[in-house]
Amino acid sequence: MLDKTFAPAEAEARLYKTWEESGAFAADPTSDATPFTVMIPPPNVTGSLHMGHALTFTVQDSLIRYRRMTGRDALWQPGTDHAGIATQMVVERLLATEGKTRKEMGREAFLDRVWQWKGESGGNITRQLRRLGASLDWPRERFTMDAGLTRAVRRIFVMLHAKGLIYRDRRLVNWDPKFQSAISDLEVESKEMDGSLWHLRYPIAGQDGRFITVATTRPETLPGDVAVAVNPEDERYQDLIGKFAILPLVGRLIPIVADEHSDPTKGTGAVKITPAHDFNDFAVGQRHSLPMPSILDRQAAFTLTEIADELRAVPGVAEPSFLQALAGEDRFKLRAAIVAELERLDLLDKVEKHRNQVPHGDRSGVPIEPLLTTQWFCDAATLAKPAVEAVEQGRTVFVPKQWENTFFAWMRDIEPWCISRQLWWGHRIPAWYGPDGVVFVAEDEAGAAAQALAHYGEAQPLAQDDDVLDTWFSSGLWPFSTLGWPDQTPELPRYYPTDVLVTAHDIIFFWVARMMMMGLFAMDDVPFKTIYIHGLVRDERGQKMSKSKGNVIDPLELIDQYGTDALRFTICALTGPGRDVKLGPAVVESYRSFVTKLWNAARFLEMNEVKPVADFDPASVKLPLSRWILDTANTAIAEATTAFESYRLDDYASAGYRFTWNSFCDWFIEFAKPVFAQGDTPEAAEVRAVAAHVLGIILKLLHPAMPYVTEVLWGEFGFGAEGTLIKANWPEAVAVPEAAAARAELDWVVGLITEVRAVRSEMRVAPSVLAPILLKDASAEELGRAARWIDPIRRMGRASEVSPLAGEVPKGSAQAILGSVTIAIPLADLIDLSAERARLEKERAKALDEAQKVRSKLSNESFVARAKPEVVQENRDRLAAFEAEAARLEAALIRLG
RNA sequence: GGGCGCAUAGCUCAGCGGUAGAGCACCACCUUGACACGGUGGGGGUCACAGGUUCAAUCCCUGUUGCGCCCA
Repeated sequence: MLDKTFAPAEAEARLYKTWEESGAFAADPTSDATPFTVMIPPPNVTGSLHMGHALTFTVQDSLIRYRRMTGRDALWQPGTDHAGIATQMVVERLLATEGKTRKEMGREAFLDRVWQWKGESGGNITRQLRRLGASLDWPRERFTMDAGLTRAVRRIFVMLHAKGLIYRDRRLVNWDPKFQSAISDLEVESKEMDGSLWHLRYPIAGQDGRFITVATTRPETLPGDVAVAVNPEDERYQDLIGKFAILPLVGRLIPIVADEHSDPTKGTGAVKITPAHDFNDFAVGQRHSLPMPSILDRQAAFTLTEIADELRAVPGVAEPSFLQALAGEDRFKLRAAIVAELERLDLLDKVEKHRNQVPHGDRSGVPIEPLLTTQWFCDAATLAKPAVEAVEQGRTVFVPKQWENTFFAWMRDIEPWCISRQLWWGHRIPAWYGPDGVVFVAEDEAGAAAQALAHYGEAQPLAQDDDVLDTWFSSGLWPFSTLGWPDQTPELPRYYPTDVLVTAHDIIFFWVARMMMMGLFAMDDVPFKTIYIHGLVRDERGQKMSKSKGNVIDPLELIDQYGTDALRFTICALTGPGRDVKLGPAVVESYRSFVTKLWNAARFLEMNEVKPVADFDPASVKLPLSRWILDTANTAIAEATTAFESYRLDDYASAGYRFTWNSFCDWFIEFAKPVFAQGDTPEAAEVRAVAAHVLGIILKLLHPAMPYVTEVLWGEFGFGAEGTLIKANWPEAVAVPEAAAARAELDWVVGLITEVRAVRSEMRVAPSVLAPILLKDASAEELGRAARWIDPIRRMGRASEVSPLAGEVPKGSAQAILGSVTIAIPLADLIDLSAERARLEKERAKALDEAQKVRSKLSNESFVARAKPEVVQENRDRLAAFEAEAARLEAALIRLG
């Protein structure tokens, strides 16, 4: 016997274990079934489950469970990525509490410590995914730092290098002074800040008393200036182009150059050029073959190393000792000191308030410093071409399609990808340097040594590159490295290309772009056929969830409170295409009601001895009720299936919800109650068998979204052992004999009950008062229906009797119109005649109003001539129906007196 | 500045060339044989604005306004 209420916590723990231990989540490479593969976009190993994860993994799990039920060999590949910077940060913070630092420990000891941490805490998110009910193939779990995946990384690196698609270069990179590492463009976020625009006066060489005033937001980079640029069209500065300015504080002469980069409408129209510390200036420097001295070091502190020889004393403009004294100062102190000194020298013209975009490291939170360093780069532009083509040709399809524009925009304009990171935790770059700096790229040291031997003619000591690769480099290989590549495993051709990647649009540049490039390069085929982009999670008010706003909702708390099924169903119901998901406890609570509703319906059926009938054949049922609910179930199956096929989880959820609640519970069960009460009649036996069959369909339909409660009921009713619903077949529609007739009959009965209820409710007749229902002008067929459904009509329509009305409608009856039938409910002493009159008049007005609308449409000659004939006919029918209804209401009013 | 998206009931959102929908919230009634996490009924909308196409526009097109996001 089912408990009074469903207890999610207990069921969830038990069932997940059952599924996992029975191998229900496992893919089977040896099966004949068509594979269906979803690669989990691996969460950071440092991560813990947040609502965004809950959303994306619920979607993925629902898709996987659906496909598994349709008979596909489903592989949902789990794992985590090693999250270079994030993990190194976590462990360094841990070390700090012990009073240790990474540098003291040394690289090897530190890495041992990271692995130790990973062993202890790295499984956090994968444990939490289990609580979501995620049916991942756990024995296949991978980690981007696994030996196999590491081998894949090295192999790809060597392959790309051999083709010239990986190379070393000295370029400006986004440098994070806190981590002291390069980071990618995507890890930089612009923040609008209150800053200043300093107007600095640079003396013109040889023209005493003349200055050119440059406007800058970064006065501290002045020692690295190599030119002043003005727009070639700017008339104010024509005579200065080609002349030299004296760089204040430094004393060096710098040319005044003409360059489009300078915008005459901004500031003074003259800008200082510091190629080593600004991306735009770098480009100007290249165009004009300017030197590129760096004046900030890796900690973003002032260094004179590259400009020491150029300091010159110029009276009133530059005094070498000033800058020399500032060596080692950080960039913020440097700025203050330089501005103060310029002011003292009367070289500061003015300071304006200025809002500007300042790049910040998204993890460190500190301003990024463009820095000129030698790094490893990947030729993303070349790799992006086949990826763009694949999407253009439809070999990979975005759902919804519009996201391909975002993808194209990024991929067609992609910059060289800086793949080296000055970290310790990650895949160390497989490059070794000889004593003279010659580089040997190989999968291992032995390979490099062999190359070195060939190059030098004798053994030479080699030193491996200290840097590691960007985490995304290894994540980009995930769709094939997890399947064993570069080994030719049975899994590789079977599960690659994968079927669908599920993610949010903010990851298109990361996941999608990287995996497409790497997949096409290594496998010569796309990594996924479909990319399903869902919305982002927001709070109930539509705000982005963030720790600083304090509006973060912990999915595990929602699960504790309402159960996993309620959370999952809510997510499915709200995940429309191209819409963000606004989620809070209230909406989860309301969908928990649905879980409870299903539970209670099942409990009622159980109490009425409904159980699955082994050889039940839906095509053999005789009763209209049976035929009707089976037919309605067919529709629900079709809707749910179509919704899944088009990634419309909201439609899927609503189809399941409506069928279960509004068809099965609201009408079928209510109609079945009197039948059940008959005891052991053949009719009761049929309705019980049908009830069980349809409950089975419901459990199957809802299982992808609500795996636990459906699985419990599946077991309780004996559809199969508990834990086997996950492997059950997705329901299919079966032909129902004479479905149309059953639909017509049930629709009529439902209509009758609804009309009666509405009239009684509006007339404020208490449900405890039973009254006769009299049918005027009913056909023989309709009277037959009324007779067959007498019990439910009595029960649900609070009727003492239902009978045909031969003569006049009794005085004081409430009346309603159902098609050609006038329903009369004699309530002489109970109703307020004026209220009844008002009600009927309102109804009549509504009918007349509708009729008039249709009539005017039909009187439009162009409409009749040009509209589709069936539309015209439809409107003629509607007009007739409204007119008839109005006439019957009119008659009812007259009878009322 | 460029691009994308959104604007429909109090709220959250479906929808779609011809009849405007759901859930929640609201109001009224109801402990009717599972379910008050329930049942029944009800109120509530110039479908942002202005043009255009069409026999017909909430839907298609153009523009405007407002909001959101991404990129520079």
